[in-house]
Parts: sequence; structure tokens; C-alpha cells
Amino acid sequence: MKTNALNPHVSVDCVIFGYDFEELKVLLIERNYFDDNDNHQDKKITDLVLPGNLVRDNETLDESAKRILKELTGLENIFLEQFYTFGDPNRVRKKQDAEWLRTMRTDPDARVITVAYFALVKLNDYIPKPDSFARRSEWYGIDKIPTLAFDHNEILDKALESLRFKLKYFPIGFELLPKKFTLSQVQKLYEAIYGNKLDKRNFRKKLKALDIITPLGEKQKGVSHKPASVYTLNLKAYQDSQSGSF
Amino acid sequence: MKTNALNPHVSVDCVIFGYDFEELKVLLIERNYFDDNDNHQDKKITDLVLPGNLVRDNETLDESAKRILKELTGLENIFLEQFYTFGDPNRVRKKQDAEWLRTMRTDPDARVITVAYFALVKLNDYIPKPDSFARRSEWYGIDKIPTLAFDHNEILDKALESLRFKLKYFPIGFELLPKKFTLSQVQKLYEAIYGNKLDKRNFRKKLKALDIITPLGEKQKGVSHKPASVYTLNLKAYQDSQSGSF
DNA sequence: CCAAAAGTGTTTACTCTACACCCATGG
DNA sequence: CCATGGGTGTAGAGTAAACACTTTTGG
Repeated sequence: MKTNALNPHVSVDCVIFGYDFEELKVLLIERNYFDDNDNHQDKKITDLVLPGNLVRDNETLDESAKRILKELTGLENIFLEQFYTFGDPNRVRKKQDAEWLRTMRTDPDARVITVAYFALVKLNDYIPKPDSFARRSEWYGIDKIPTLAFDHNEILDKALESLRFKLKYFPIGFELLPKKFTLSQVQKLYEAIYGNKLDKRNFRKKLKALDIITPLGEKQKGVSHKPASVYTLNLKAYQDSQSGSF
Repeated sequence: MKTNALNPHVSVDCVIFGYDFEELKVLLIERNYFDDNDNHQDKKITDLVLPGNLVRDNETLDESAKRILKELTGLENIFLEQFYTFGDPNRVRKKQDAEWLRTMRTDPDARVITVAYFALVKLNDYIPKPDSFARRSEWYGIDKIPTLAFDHNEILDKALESLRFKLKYFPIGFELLPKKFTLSQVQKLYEAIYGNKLDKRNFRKKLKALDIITPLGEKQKGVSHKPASVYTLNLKAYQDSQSGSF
């Protein structure tokens, strides 16, 4: 029988993507701790990690990822996809990472394999939970990611690559937008993810051909230009569509 | 410092695909052991598993997969791709699987997460190694896979799905063919993998447009019909081509 | 009336699909 | 001379890409 003890050898890390109508963002966690090994100077260290944790022995990997997401953001039922597993025995290369493990783990030298997921969340819905395992979490623009702990930059790069690849063939972008959106918002999102401009008319043609969005008959309000029509995702059509052409 | 001890919590399983010019095959291992728990009848049990093993603490996951492949087939430098990690805490569902672990593992009840790879090998090159950890290994046609141990049928299904998906966008099929091949052999391979017929003229058009094969000027010999031209892969062009259109 | 983004169609190039006959060889 | 698979091109449909002007609103 498996207990809910933490398995010291397997962790799950989540690359949580969000979109603020300007750029693609990633949720990172500030790690604060004292390096009391450094000439007894008790130097405070602050750096950034991807949200993640060891897996419990009685949960699946998917459940573990969901748990991490819920603990951190309070959100459930969000898009989540396993994309790669990182298992280099030398994942812990930096001195401060080893130090930090020493303060956090019962077996700090154990080799940990991490199964990586990416998640797509609606930034609006996100209210940071101050009591979660993250003392502080913050959204970072995808083009402004500093050096992260462990191999987390590598994980993030691969997550972005996986997101871009998946988005080409499946209409998952709406997971990053509110329930009601305009066509320009969708286009700007795709541009933010791929990092290049798209043709407005062609984009709308393709999007409408997918037949998974419905106009609500509403209009944007309070904008100092022609107000855009508001659309929503047609969930049934979305489920049926096994492959889009984006 | 990590040793080369086996990590009891993480394994690597390999779905090894081969092609015999007739159908797509998978290399499976016969597991023989005695169920001495069954009314003391010492019933011999034979069933099938995917090749796999626990990971050593000082090797990467890729290295582990390579090691398994080499131990089993003697082959090196073969195409290998991680496609998914399976971590259901109830991966061991069948009674005989639990029994078998009891005979093989120091901690038979430990939860094991398995990182799955698929490999593409040239059947010609394969000479089974009788001394390897597999007492007996055998190629099974993809449409004739019996029930396997653990969750290995699920792993195999996902491997095939991953292979099909990857093959659509990358010209990896040649990994399954000998160095010299005819165009019809390539086509029959694709048909075997996707399980449907393809149009000869269109197939050849697409293949030649990829610009990664070169005719050798040779012809097939000893066939009782018009002999086919023999081609080979143009490695440089293959490396450069980051995405085919299959 | 100005600025800003919304909204809309057509032409052209390219790619994909369907399809049928002659050829070279061994037996 | 027969059976078998090898080898080739074209027409039509569908998809993707390029491109510019009018509309509506707030300030």
C-alpha cells in the first residue's frame, strides 16, 4: 500500500504560462534562504525557480502537477500537459542549489528526476495564494527570464517549444484568454507566443474556418476606436476538433 | 557523488520498432519464472514485457535507454526518442507482475516511475544477444501484440502514436530501412506504420521533393519484374532538414 | 476632425489529390 | 508470353499568402 509520503526521487515541475494581453508570461517563484555556509556571513540569497515539488507516493504524475497548481494558484481544471522528463544526474550544478536542497530535503544528495508539465492559465482568474509553498510568485515576460535555479532554464525553453508546437495543431490558445474575447486578442496572443506578426485577414479567415468560436452579439465598450465584436469558445466544437490548422 | 547503483524508483522502458519489409514489428521479451505462491504448484509462467530496467544513479535517462538497447541488441548509435513518462502508482495491477517483482527486486513494492523511449532499428543489423538480460526476445507484428505485463500495452500504444506523429513531420523512417533501399520499400514502410495505402506517384513526388535521398545508379537484382533503382539517404541534407512534410 | 483599431475580399501562387499506361525482368 | 512490380505526368481542387481601404468610436 502506498502512503502519501513524498517520494524523494521524483518531482514534478510546472511551467505555468499566462497572458496579460501584452506578452506571454511565466509564473516563477522567488526562493529566499540564508547561505550559512558562506564564511558564517549569513548571506541572504534570492533567486527564482519553477514551481514544483516531490511527488507523493499515492498520486499519479498528473495529480501531482494538479496539486502543485492548486497549492500555488488555487486554480483547478486548467490545461496541463506533460512534455518531457529531465533526469541528468548532474541536474544540481550550482553551489547554491545544493545548499538550498540541504535546507529543504531530508536526503539532499539524492538524485531527483523531474517530470515537467506546462500549464495554460487565464491571468484574470489568478489570485496568488500568500500561504502557499511559494513565499512570493511573480509573472515574468517570456523575453525577460533571468537565470533560474537548477536546469530550470532548459526546462522552460523546452516548454515553450512544446507549447508552440502543440499550438500549431491544436486550438489551445483560448486557455490563456478570458471566456469572452475579441479576434484581435486571439491574434495578439498568437503573435506573442510565436514572436512574429501575422496577417489580420488571413488569421481571421483561418480562425473562423475552424468553426470553434461564436460571436456573442456584444461589442467592446469604452475603447476610443471602433469597438470589436466579442466572441466565445464553442466548447462542443472544440472537443470535436481533433486538429486545427494553426 | 553518485554511484552506478540502480535507482529503485525510476526505470526506462524501450519500445523498439523494426521493419521486415512486411510489417512494423516490436521487440518483446519473454519473461519466464515460477509462481511458487500458487498452491505450491510451482507453475511456470511465460509472458511478455517491453525491454527496460532501472536507471543507474550516475547515468542520464538517455544513457540508460542506450544501455538497455546495447545490452539487448548489441547496437549503438540508433534512433532513440523519449516520448512519455508513466507514473501511475498502480502501474502494477496484475498479481503475476507483483509476484515477478518479488523475485527480481530488492524492494518489490516500491513505486516505480518509468520513462519511455521509442527506438528505430534496422532489422538486418539485429543479432539477438543470448547472454543479455532477456532470456528470449522476439519481434512481434504491431497488429499481433498480446497482453503484456504491467502497463506495457498502454506504453506501446502511446509509442506507436508518437512514432506516427513524428513521422508526419520528420523523415525518420529511413532509420528502419537498410542503407540502400528502393522507393517502394519506403512507401511500404509508411503504409505499414500508418496502416493504410498511399498513392505511388504522389508519394514519390513528395519524397523526392524532400531532397534527402540520392539514387546510387544501381538496380535491384534477381527480381522477376523490372528492377527498381536503389537509393541512399543523403545524410547532410537529412541533418539540415528540420521538418519534412510527411 | 483626428487617432486608433475593427472589419472585410480578391487575386495569385502553391500544394495536394486523383488517376492510367508502358516498361523491364524472370520464369 | 505472362505475371509482377517499376516508373512516370497532368489537370482540377483546395489551401495559403499578399495586399488596402472604409468604419466606428472616444477624445
